[in-house]
Amino acid sequence: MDKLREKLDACSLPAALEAVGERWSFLILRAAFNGLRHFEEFQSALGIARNILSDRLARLVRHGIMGRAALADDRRKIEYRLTPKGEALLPTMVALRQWGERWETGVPAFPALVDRNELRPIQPVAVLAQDGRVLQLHDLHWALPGEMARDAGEAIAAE
Amino acid sequence: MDKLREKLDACSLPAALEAVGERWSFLILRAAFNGLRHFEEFQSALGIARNILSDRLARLVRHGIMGRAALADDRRKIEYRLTPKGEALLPTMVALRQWGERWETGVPAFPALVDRNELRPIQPVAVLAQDGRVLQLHDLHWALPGEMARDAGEAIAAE
DNA sequence: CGGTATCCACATGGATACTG
DNA sequence: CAGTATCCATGTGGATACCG
Repeated sequence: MDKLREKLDACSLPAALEAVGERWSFLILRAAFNGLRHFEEFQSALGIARNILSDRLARLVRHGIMGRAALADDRRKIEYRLTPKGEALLPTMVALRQWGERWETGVPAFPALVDRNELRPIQPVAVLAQDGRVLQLHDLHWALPGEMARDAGEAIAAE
Repeated sequence: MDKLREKLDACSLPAALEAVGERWSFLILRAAFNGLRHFEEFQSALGIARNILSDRLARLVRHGIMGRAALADDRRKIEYRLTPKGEALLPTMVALRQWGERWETGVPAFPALVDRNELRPIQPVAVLAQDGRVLQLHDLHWALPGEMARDAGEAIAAE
């Protein structure tokens, strides 16, 4: 039980949740992934209250997930865009969307996500071993520094 | 802009968020992935108020993400366990954790997630094309039913 | 256009006590 | 052990008006 507690505390999930673990933040993010960039676009697309939208956008900017910039031609126009850190949430967003399609709505939603080059569906997002095997929960192990295989763990063990 | 609106509405993310898009639900889920199963375990591990915990557990059970069962030997002992639907959130959880490690805490957290067989680190969760290429946001396209490549789209086009 | 300011309703969270 | 009941403080969300 001590060990469990230890595992929980060390996990970085709470840090991630502080940034995006809130309903509106997540929906704004999804809208951003879909290409929305302006305050009014978010507001009308999501139907969110303006004060809340303002607050959430500011929070996302503070966390470095979205960037804020005035357009060159019209200074009053502000653009919110995903930063690299924000774009790095793509696997999370896609995984959650796929889960929703599979287990909540039950059907693949359209528009579907496809590889732009091939116009073919992407793979389901999965947890993969180094050799490419798909791993389930029971295939995973929570390893302390000493427990890991040599080639992978030595950089850390050296600390 | 109409097209954007359309894209947003069809996405299954909101359905997924209704189930797990809330701070405590997510943390309870994480604890469940770490092996916690009893009310008191969750309560003391997370420091959550009992009434809120009660509410969130009930919600997760209603959504079919966790199952609830009395132990055979002691009927007063209740076990909450992840259902298959709940376990299917693994890629989402791992993706978010990895994101947090990379962009929030900056360091790989311990205990680390490893492949149980090899004791080697898992791969970063990514969005993959059919041929295995890692896809970024700009590699993706939101495809309407007609737009997809033959072998993939014909079942749907037949509707 | 992109916000603040204000007000109000309600949800959420924490603490604590009690129960089967 | 696994809750429910109660109370209270604060947070969140919606509506609306206003502003540079």
